[in-house]
This record gives sequence, C-alpha cells and structure tokens, in this order.
Amino acid sequence: MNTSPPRSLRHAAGRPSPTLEDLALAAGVSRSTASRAINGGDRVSPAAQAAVDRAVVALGYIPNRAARSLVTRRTSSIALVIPEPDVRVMMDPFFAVVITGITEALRETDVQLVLLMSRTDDDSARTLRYLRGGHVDGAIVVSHHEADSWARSLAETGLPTIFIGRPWDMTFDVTYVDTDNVGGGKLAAQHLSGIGRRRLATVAGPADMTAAVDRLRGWKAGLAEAGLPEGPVVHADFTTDGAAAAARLLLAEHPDIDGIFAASDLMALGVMEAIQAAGKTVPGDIALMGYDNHAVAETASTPLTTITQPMVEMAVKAGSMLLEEIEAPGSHPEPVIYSTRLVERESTSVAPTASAANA
Amino acid sequence: MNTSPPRSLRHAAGRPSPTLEDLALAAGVSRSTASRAINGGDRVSPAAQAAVDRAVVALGYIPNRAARSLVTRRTSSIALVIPEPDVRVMMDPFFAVVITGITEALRETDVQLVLLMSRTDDDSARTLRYLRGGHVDGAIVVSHHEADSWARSLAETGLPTIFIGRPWDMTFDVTYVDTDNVGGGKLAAQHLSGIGRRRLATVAGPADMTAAVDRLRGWKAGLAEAGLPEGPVVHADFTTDGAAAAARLLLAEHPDIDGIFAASDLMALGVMEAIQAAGKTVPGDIALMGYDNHAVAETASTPLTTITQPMVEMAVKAGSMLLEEIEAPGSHPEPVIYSTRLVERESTSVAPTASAANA
DNA sequence: TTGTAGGCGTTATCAA
DNA sequence: TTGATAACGCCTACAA
Repeated sequence: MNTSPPRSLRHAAGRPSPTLEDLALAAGVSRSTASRAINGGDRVSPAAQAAVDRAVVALGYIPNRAARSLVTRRTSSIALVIPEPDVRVMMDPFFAVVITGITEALRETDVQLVLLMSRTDDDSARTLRYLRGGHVDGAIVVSHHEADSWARSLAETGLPTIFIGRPWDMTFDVTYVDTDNVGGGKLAAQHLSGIGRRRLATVAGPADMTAAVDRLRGWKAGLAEAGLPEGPVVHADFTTDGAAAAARLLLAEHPDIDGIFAASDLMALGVMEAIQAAGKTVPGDIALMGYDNHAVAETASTPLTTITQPMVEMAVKAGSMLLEEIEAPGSHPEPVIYSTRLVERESTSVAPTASAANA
Repeated sequence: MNTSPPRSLRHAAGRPSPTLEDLALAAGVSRSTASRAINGGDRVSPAAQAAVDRAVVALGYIPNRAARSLVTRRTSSIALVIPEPDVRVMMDPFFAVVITGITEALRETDVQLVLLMSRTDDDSARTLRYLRGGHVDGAIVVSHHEADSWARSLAETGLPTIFIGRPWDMTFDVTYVDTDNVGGGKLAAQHLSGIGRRRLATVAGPADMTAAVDRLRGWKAGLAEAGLPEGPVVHADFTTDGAAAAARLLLAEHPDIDGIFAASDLMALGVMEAIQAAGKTVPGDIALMGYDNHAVAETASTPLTTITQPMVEMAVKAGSMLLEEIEAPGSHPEPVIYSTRLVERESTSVAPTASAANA
C-alpha cells in the first residue's frame, strides 16, 4: 500500500514568516505568554496583551496551522464529501447552494472547507483514508445513492458527521438534515387532485435515491388521502431527457392521463416536451407539476407549478450542526427536516390558458 | 488584531492513530527507515520496504499531515478562491465545472482542494491572510470583477497562483487560463453578418468583467471586418432579467434591428422575452445568439445558436499548471487560451421557421 | 543501507 | 500572571 504523496509539492522560497518566537521577542515576553495572548488572552496582563497585539500587526504574524494542529489535534477544517460519480449531476445548482450555505455557516469561524469529490471507488477509498486520517475535524456528506456506504464507514471512524439528505443506511443513527420530501410529494397530490384532476401519474426519480423515494411515498399517500387510485408510476434519472423518454412511454400507455407530477423541475421540462410531442397541451389537457423550484421552473415556456424547499437554510444548518457536534462530541443532535411549500404557476392553472396553444 | 480562532474545535477522543514510531516498531526498523520507505522508498532495502509495507496495512497507518507539513513546509493542499459576492452568480454552472476540472487535475495527487469564498471585504481580508499564512501550496483564483485586486495581492505573497479568466490587472504578469472571448465575439459577428443580417446590436455583459469586455471587443472587430457599423451596445449583468430590461430599451430605440448578440445564453433568454413581448419573432424578425453553450441554450423554446468553449479542459489545465508551478517555482508558464466554436441552432436559422410563431 | 539526533512552530504542564 | 520545558509526529542531515 502506497501512503506516499503521488506527487510532491515544493514551496517557493520566500522570506520566512515570523514565528511565535519572533513575536515573543518583539513583544518582550516569553513564548508562552505570547501564545496565551494570541489564544483568547487568558491569564495575561493587559500590558503583555497590548505588547503582543502590537507585535502581531508589526510583524504580520500568522500562526502556523500545522504546528498548532500537531499539538492541539484540531485541524480547523471540515470536509464536504460529494460521492457523485456523474459530472452532470454536479452541475445541479444544488451543490452550489450546499457549498454556499456551508460557507455561510463557517463565516465567523476560522474553519476552512475542503472539498472531497469521489467519483470512482478508488477515489472513495482515498477520501475515506483522508477522513480517517484526522485531517479534518468533521465532515458533511451529501448523501444520495443507495450504493455508497458512507454512513457506515463514517460512523465507524467516529468522526463528527452530518448528512445532507437522509442517508439510506439508518442503522447507525446518523445525524442529518433534509427537506420533507414525503410532505412535498403529498402536496403535489393534494394540489393536482384539488384542481379537479383525477387520472394522475408521476414520473418519479431514481429508486436508489432517498429524495426520490420519499417524494414518491408522499405522492402515493396524498393520492390515497384524496381517495384516488395510485395511478401509473414511471422512473427516470432526474434529467430532462430521461424524463422525456419515460413520459413518452407513459403517455402512450395511458392516453387519458390529465395530471402528471414530475419529481424534479428538470424532469418536468422533459415531460412537457413529451406532452407537446403527443399533441397535447399543458395545462389544458394535462396539468404538470415539477419539484425543487429550480430557476427553469419560472422561465419554462409554460411556467411550472412546483414545490419549493429552503435549501440554503438547510445547508447552513448542516454547517452549524457540524460545528456544534465538533465542539460537543457525543451530543447526537436530532435530525432536522425542513418543510416544503407549493408554488403555483401556469402549468396547473385550472382553466386552459393561452399558453396551451404552444403545443 | 485578533489572530485566534473565533471558535475552537475539540476533537472526539478516539483510539489514537499509530505514529511513525509505532510503524517502525511493528516493522522492526528505525523511524528513519520507516519514513524513507513511506516516502518513495529511496535507499531502503527490499526487505525493509516489505516489512514497512506490511506494517502499514497491519496498523492502518496514515501519515500525520500536520507533522509532515511542519517540517516539509508543504501542505499538500491548494486553494480555490472565489471572490464572488453574489450568491446567484455562484449558481452558474461555471463554478461546478471549475471545481470538477480542478478536482480532476488533482486526482492522481494527494493534494486537497480547499474552498475560499469571500463575499465581503472582511472575508477577503481573512482569505488573504489564510493565503499568506502558508496554509496552502498554491491558489487558483476565479477572476471576474475589476474591483478585486487579487492579482496584486497574490503576486506580492509570491504564492504560486493561476487565474481562471484573464485578470484585470495585468501589470504583474500573472499566469492564467482563459477562453478566447475576443475570438468568440468575433465569431458571433461573423455568423450574424454571414446569414445576411445587417442591423446588428449586442447586449454585452458587465463592463467590469474581462470576459464581457473581451467578447464585446471581438464583436466590434468582427463587425468592422464585415464592413458593418458598430451598432447599438447595451450592457446587462449576465442575468436573464437584466438582459430582458436592457433589450426592451434597445428594441424601443432601434425597432429596425434584425440581429442581436447576447453575451451569454442566460441573457439571450431575457432578450428573447423582450423580442417576443415586442411582438417580434426569433429568428424571423430578429436572429438571436447567445454565448456559453449553457444547457438552457438547447432547451429554450427556440434553441439558441451560441458559442461553446472547453470549460472543463480549461479548469483541468488550471489545476495541472498550478501543480507544475508549485513543483518548479519561478517557472512562469505562459497563459493558455482556449479557442471557441460556433454552435448553430434555430435562433439564427436563415429562413423563418415554424417556431417563430411562438411569439 | 541503516540508525541517531535534532528541529519544524505551537500548545500544555507546572513551578516560580 | 509568567516563563522554562516537554511534547506533538515527522523528516533529514549526518554518522555509522
């Protein structure tokens, strides 16, 4: 097993940065006092504190993280693990939101975010090694697919970890944040049945992703509550093209459908293509719903009714929860679930609209 | 000045990980031999190497980065600096591409990517401190706005740095990668004039971003080459809504325009809105071009002719260039410019098409 | 080829 | 409140 750096990095020779020793000298105190002054100023006289503060700005002193980390066993950095083999999925604004939210949570901290993308199994092994190596104080995992066993792997390391999105393997009482996908799916069923549609179908997401499964579960529950039959279910891969193909089959087999719930806005776009290709209109013939309140939902030729969820808040929460768990190890915070909300647009307006002529 | 961590992170107490000492003991060699065996195996006998290798797997040994970094002065990590105050801009797939590309370049390396997003001036100061602190071996800066002075700041630190996108301040002979925005703008002018459009206008990007400025420069040059007048120029902020507003003004003032070049696909969408709101058609009345070959260009109600650029390659290149510069300090690689290519779609088809009836 | 010894910059312990 | 002093885990001359 090769534990050496595949490539080494040499450092550009520059003027060496001042050390704590230099700082203490300049401030006229001992290293210990300087150290204390720098770290919160516990048990240091105002005079000494002032002298050190002055020296810090004078010298442009910046503590050496490696040295500090070596003795404190803290790295002041956390990892964001993205076990996403597919580059296209990475394009999903979701990740931008997650990164932004976590960064926001870290803002008042000196904690840095290191990005761990593992696309291959090989990557995963390296990522896990990195995580176990104590190189970060905690991790946030964007959990998606059934296959990845990050939950168990990380539970075993004891590293403080927060999952964004309910992980598959719940046997390790992992801490996570999520949106109420079940509730969102139910909202969709309630809305479509509420506007009088009766022959409903859904284009669900991949069966190996919790978000997709939960939305489907909520959808079915909502239909049952409304006294409607389950109706046809087809699965697609959260992409526009995939959904278009799935919807074509769906429409061919069930030409009388009058309402479709697509489990994502991107998929709804594909479904809309298929509907129009079949010579039907939205919402005239078929009311269509998406999910996510993605930017495209608003700009679509027929703006999409969709489900919105507080993604940024969720990501911020994940960040702050991780910080808490790092500071208070052993505290196992409860999972946090954010509720979803319906956003009505033209694609489910009760009466057929002018835009239906688009078809 | 407070150089202390605003919040501290304590570590969960776990079984201490094996040290080099433990490894050496288990392998029956000295620390130095173990160290050498781990780092490339220079001057170590096959027997010793084998013993160490065995011990590594047996103990699950992982080198302590902090300790290693302390003595080697290398951190095996690089920073991606995103000086982007606007969250919405972060949603641009551009960043996903950049991150993916850099990660790809780092794949065979043990170098980690740390993300430095600085939205406020305060953030910038902290980011800069982090960079100067020697906490990373190099940095990649996504350079966008005129205001940020990262080029100078980083040049002063001597930290190996690569810019993605030509920086504004070129007085410090910074190394960068970019796409040929001038060439792309020229392509647009050539194409629109080539299909017979004569009264051309452009919705340019923000005047404080090099990409926007360069595209505009190329556009003007292309018009000149084609013997056409410069035509009207309006600026927008690379968003759909902003472009829609700008285009409304443009169309009101110049009702006879028959071709528009929007400096991004997202902006082209807004322009299309404005055109249709004005009761005109694309491409019947006005041929419309975008830029970026963004996913929306293909899915737009009238698919957009646009300019494509090898963004992933560019990002990968940035990563590998940085690694090179880190390994060979002082080598100042030449900037690399990737060429762009036209992608023809319906929005500039010569003859008016059925979709023109969309209006 | 191997091992010994010293030091990287910081924090933590403990006596003053 | 202060300041020696000893780690922290690793690499690297240097000597063997």
